[in-house]
Amino acid sequence: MKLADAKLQFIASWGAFGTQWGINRTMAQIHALLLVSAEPLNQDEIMEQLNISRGNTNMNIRGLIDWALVERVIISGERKEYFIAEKDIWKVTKRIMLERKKRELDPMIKLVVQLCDVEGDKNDKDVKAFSDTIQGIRKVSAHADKTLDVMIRADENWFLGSLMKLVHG
Amino acid sequence: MKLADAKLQFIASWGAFGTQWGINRTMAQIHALLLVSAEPLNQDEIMEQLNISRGNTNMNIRGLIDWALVERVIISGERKEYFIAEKDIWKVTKRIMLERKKRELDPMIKLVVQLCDVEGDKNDKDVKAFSDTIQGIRKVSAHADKTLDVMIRADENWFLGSLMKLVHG
DNA sequence: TAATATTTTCAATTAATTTTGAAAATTCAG
DNA sequence: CTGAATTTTCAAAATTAATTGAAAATATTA
Repeated sequence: MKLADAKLQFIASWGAFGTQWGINRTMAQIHALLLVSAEPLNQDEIMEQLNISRGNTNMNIRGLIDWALVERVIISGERKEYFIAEKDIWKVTKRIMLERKKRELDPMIKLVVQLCDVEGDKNDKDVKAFSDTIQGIRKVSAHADKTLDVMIRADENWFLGSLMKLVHG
Repeated sequence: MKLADAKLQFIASWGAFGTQWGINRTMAQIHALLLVSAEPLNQDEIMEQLNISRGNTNMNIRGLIDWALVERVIISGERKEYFIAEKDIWKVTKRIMLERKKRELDPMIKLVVQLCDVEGDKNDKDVKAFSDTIQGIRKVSAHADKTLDVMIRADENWFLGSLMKLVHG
């Protein structure tokens, strides 16, 4: 397969994946483009390669910077801003885990803590059904919270090596 | 807090979370309602409690059954179908992990395997940038695949206990 | 500072997704 | 079988999200 075709397919597929994990198509496509570019790109180059408007490009680059997946780089002698993606995929994975934890898990923990005691007879089946579910979510989400903290702090080799040992020994 | 209010807040919040992880609001709300119900509910009861149409209710119950988060139950003497949610939150978590792995990780692995060799000089910086990124994704996604398999197969206590030992020892 | 290049914003448009509700299909009791 | 109850489907409507493009803001150069 030719490089140009492979790039196009990668960008298209990464864009489709993005929509599944709550990132919009354009943001994921810009990310993909930068991931496979040897050199930093500026806004105009991104617009042209992906056929998207200036506003869209700008907003989604900012989004990627917020997720810490992309950063601005200064090229001396150039007036325009250039952008480059973090290429270490394990770092990318950890940043996405961190961001999603912040947006999804942390609010859920806050919710169940807040709902964990309701008025009423603990033997009433409705009260019990509610409390049991909330307690279950509380327990599992607290575990997930710890687990993710460890994974996010971990070095790839350390973590995966240990996990594999865990699995096979 | 009163049970009725707590239920309403749980349903509303769970619905909002759902939209973040790619499940639509209604599906997440039906799931929430069933999670905190002591008894099985039928379609009409769900429609009434959540103020949603029959078609919407039906489609989303089916969706939950596809995800194996809800199942039909027969109540003898009743003509209508009743529904009940899996209440073991660790099982729920594993089913969601399994489903998302199937929909998100497996296709990604397929993609990078397909793109992993491109024509051209391995020393060309553009070819190299592309291959390095694809290889990186390949490596991390293969590890993630194994890790998730282990977690999904694992018993909660075994897995989390071992992981905690790993962290603290 | 003025002129120009570049980035950012945001109201209006377009596209994608969700929801409705009524009709069709199915199931079940007699 | 027949008819009523129940479930399912799906085209149309409503809602929500993404995108455009031009104007405003900001930064840079001379």
